[in-house]
Amino acid sequence: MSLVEWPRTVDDAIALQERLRTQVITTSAPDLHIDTVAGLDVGYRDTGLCNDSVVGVCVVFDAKTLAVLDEVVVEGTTDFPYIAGLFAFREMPVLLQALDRATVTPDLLVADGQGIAHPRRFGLACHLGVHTGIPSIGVAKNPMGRFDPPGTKRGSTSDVVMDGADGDEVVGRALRTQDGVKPVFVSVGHKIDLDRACTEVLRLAPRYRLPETTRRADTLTRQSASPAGS
DNA sequence: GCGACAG
DNA sequence: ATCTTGTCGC
Repeated sequence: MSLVEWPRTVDDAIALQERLRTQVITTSAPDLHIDTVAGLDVGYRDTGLCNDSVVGVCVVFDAKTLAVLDEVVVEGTTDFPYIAGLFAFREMPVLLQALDRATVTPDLLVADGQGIAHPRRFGLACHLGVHTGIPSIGVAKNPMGRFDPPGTKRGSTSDVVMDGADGDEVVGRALRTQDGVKPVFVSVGHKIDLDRACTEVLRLAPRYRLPETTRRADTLTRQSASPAGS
């Protein structure tokens, strides 16, 4: 595959997000069955600059047993600097390559970052979902909005809100995946509703704070970016 | 002008 | 994201 009209400037990137945000669907299809879930993540060598060497990872899990069905690691480079809000333009290319090489087409994509919990309501998870047509969600370690601490028990949630045209907008949820741990921040990417998104994340995180998808993808990421790879 | 700001 | 060992605690 290839990306059509991929922006090179900040202005073009923002314009593209403004144009694509209208395509996002925040509801689940009646027949949405999630049997396989993919965790996507990117690792870096030299950060901050533009042409950094990166490693894209796609790990596919059996949603029910959490068994790993496939793992793909792709090396590449990025030509976009890290800018909060334009994060997707840095990771999308290599992530799509990794996803393409997977032998199993996942029913759900779990991105390391935000979905619609984004200044223009179009974070990385939305980019991935709209581009592929596959339902997607964003699971971030840090919030992109205001929220009150959720209850202390696993499964507790609280709304994450951001300023919108009509006042406050609920853009995601702070979700406690384990008793007493810092919550993760879940937001819809595409073709799935927030409740379902949280349910899936809880199922993916039976033991640790972060879902197995991001944990495994993260491990593979540095296993190929730090030691003696490339 | 100042502080915030996913990975 | 990344630099990075041992250590405090359940």
